Amino acid sequence: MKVMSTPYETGGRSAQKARTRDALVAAARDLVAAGVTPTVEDAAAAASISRTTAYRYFPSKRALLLAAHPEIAAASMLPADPPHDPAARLDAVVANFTAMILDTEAQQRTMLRLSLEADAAERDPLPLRQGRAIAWIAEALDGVRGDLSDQQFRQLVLSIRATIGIEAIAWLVDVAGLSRNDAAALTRWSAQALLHRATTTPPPAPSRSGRKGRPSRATSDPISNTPAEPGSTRP
Amino acid sequence: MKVMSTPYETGGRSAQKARTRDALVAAARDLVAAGVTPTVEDAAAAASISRTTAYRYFPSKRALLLAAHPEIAAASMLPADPPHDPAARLDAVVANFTAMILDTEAQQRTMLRLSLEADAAERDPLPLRQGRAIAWIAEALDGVRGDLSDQQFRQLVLSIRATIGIEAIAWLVDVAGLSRNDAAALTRWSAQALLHRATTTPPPAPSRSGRKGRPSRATSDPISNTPAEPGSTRP
DNA sequence: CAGTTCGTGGGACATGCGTCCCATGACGAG
DNA sequence: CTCGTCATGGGACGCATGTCCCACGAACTG
Repeated sequence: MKVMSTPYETGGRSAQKARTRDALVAAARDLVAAGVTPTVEDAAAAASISRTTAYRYFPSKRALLLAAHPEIAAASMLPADPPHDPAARLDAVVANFTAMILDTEAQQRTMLRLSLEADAAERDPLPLRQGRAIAWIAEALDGVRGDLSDQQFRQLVLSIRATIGIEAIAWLVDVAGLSRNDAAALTRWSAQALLHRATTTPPPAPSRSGRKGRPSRATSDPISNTPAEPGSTRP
Repeated sequence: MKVMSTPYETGGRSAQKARTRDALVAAARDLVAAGVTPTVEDAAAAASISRTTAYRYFPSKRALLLAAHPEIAAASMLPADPPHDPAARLDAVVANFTAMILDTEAQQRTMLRLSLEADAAERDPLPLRQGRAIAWIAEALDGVRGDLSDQQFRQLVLSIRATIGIEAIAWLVDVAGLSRNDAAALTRWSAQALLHRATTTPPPAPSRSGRKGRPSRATSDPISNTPAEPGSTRP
């Protein structure tokens, strides 16, 4: 049977604990945003907290830094007067998204690395946070939503997201040796290719068995996963 | 000026050093292939070597494990009687490649993680090893090679590789929550989309400035990067 | 006000990484 | 054979992660 370990924060005196935790996360976020990957001791000291207490709130440095990931607040990536053509809309979103990724590349790479550090089946899968890219892409593709089934539409969005993410950029730069600009241009082209192909040959529908990976959070709507706000990092 | 630190293995008594190094790498490779991520001490002990000596050959655990990455030996991923249609050839290669990735998923994820661990500009960029996927894809697409410029062809190959790699699979599974089979099916579809788009709208040519990332190894031919054989891991 | 609860801090411990210094012992040159 | 070079081994150190135990002190309870 499963034990479902209750987090440390539940129970009496919760206000004090919430303050402590928020201070810790905020301090860690500041350090991460400053471009460094802080030690647990560093983050604790920055929050005027003891190292021991920090470990009472997060089981590992990885968990703390994941919770401290600065989230982009923008609700949309479309320009002020967005075009109607889905291809143009997608291209605008991809261009903005890629520019944002490259602007914060160090943080993006850190988070990517952290998300992979649960190499073997860890004790707790540590829910991975999903950014807003999926919502941004879906918004750009609103015009073709009716041409596909919900599941096909979601698959298309996912394939585009997988193509333009930091994982792809990092591979193109590190291994393939492209410049960052060339990598960005290539992912833009790839996104267009996926969209165009979807209008003639839709992506495969997912298997009936549903998701078998480690979903980042439960969701009923197949598209609009609403990630946490920058301030509220607690589940 | 750059110091170009000469590796420990150069100089007198090189045969002995080569034997020591090979034993260490072989021991590490066995452990990695067994699914674990050994400590430096483990790998050294498995090679009947002291920990100190191991550090004489590799500056970090990361460098040792990267050198120990088991390489797939297959020279081609096409079936025995390959079709002529480029789309069919590519699909066969992508299917085989993806199956291989999922078969060795733990190792692939470990290597991906290691390749990202040079987060900030490390002391030594530690040349990343490039698998044979690029050669396999290029072979599958031989039929369309004449329709594109060399550079466009390479961009197409790179975009396909970026789409079907472990990075994309890991994101689709971990974050998007797809099952491994669904993720594989989606990358197959994506690869087809990229190929089909390339025949009508070729990928963008890279900027004149050339590669600005950290190329894994010098190469004259833009396509056929020949990675190291499993046995010879020394540069 | 007295007693319990509970968040916190401090210190110790074990492990792993990476570095340094020094001893040992095998190899090769004279 | 002898001496010096050189690969190796052993042990120590500093640092970070993660765990554990115990004491302090503030807040809640009666």
